Amino acid sequence: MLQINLVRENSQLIVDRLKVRNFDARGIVEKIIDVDARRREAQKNLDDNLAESKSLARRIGELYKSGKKEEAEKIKERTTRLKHINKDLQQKLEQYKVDQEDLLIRLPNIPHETVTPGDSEDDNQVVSESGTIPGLTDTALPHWELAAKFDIVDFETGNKITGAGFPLYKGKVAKLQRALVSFFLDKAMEAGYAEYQVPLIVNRDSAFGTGQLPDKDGQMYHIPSDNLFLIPTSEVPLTNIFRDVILEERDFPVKCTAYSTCFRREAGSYGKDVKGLNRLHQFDKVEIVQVVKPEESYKVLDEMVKYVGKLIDLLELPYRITKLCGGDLGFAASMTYDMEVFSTAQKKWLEVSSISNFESFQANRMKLRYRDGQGKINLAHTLNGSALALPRIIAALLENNQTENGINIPGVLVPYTGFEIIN
RNA sequence: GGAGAGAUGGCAGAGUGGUCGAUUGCGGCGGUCUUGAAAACCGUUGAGGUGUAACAGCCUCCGGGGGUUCGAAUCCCUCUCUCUCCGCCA
Repeated sequence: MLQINLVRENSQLIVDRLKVRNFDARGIVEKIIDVDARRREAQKNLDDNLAESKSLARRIGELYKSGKKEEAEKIKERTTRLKHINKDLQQKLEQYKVDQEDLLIRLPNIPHETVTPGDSEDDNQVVSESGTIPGLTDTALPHWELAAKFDIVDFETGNKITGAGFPLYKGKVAKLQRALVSFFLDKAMEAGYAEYQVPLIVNRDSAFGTGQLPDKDGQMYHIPSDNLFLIPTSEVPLTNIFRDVILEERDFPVKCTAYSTCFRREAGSYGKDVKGLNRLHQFDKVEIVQVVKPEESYKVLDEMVKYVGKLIDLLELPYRITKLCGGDLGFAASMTYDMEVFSTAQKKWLEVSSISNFESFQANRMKLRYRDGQGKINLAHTLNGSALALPRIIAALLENNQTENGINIPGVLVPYTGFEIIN
């Protein structure tokens, strides 16, 4: 959520910058400015009236004490009248506040000035490519066929137990997942991230705080009987640790990480995108989150991209980094880099991480603030990134490392898996 | 699931209708003392809105919502949550 002050004082800037997202903000911004003015006027009137009521009420108390009952009764007429006026004003004010918030939450975050316009992922800019794409023979199999061949991922049984998008991992791949999680968490801790184990189900306030609600309402699994949501990423519980918190300068940088299962309804997905492990309703992921001072957030974004790149290097997978264009940018993000590994048999780039700077957009929603050197309270900046999401990493590992004898496990994982090959 | 108790500032914990945004203690910050530190002593220490060039001023907030009253942290209703005991249970 953008800050009302910014909208009030810099409305043109907002309209211009949101164009990069193909978002026409003119109408909303105009309405916000209008309702904001009304809100402030109502607030002023109410405050003045309340001030009068308060001092009169105090006066009445004094008069009663000194036995001047009649004089008190006379003043009561005025306060009673004010009471009715104020009730009205109060209602108006509440309505203006609700209207203002309803409008404000419809504005997406302002893209960073270096974010380029564009309509879709096709307009994303490739920042770099690393690693070498292995030359596979024509008989190379996509991962879902390898999964069947080695009996390591059972889509049919997952289908029976739950439905599409809930695979059953077996044997060496089940262990490989555990190995990856441990490896990722160990690396995160080495890099200074504090490990958390978070609730997998969150309430409305948390889902709102990170921006899943109301924007991505239909994308989360909802438990109506308790009005709770299954997390689509541990970003939600991790970042909400700091909801309604005022940090001190010495607390920075806040770095935390969590492994969690993630649940996504993925309504509207279809076709080859959902084949095999490419897109699932349930998957595992290690997430990293940072809360930092505004002036440092872009430096930290770069640092996080570098960190995730290093992880993929260690897994010996070819990958590229793309910077999202305005049209592909998430609602809450100012800037996002995607990390994509190349899945050689599918001949596809698979997104395995998305690293974003939200600037103060989430912080404003969840009142995540810090006290600066002068004792002033400001919104902090939040960032997060996958480090990493497992299924597509596994898809790429299976495909890229297939040989006649089986699938080789990257050396760095062998201490965690206890085996070197899946065969 | 059944019964009971409670929700107040960073924490602990007073406050049952009239300068209570809130006594006090701890913690934090600043200072005195000290070579330095500790102790002791003194001072200071919530957030939001409105407003101002900046101060000031004014308003709101004692779990959420509603009500009674000229006036509510204090009374009433309601919701949520927490704790204790019992039951069940990984």
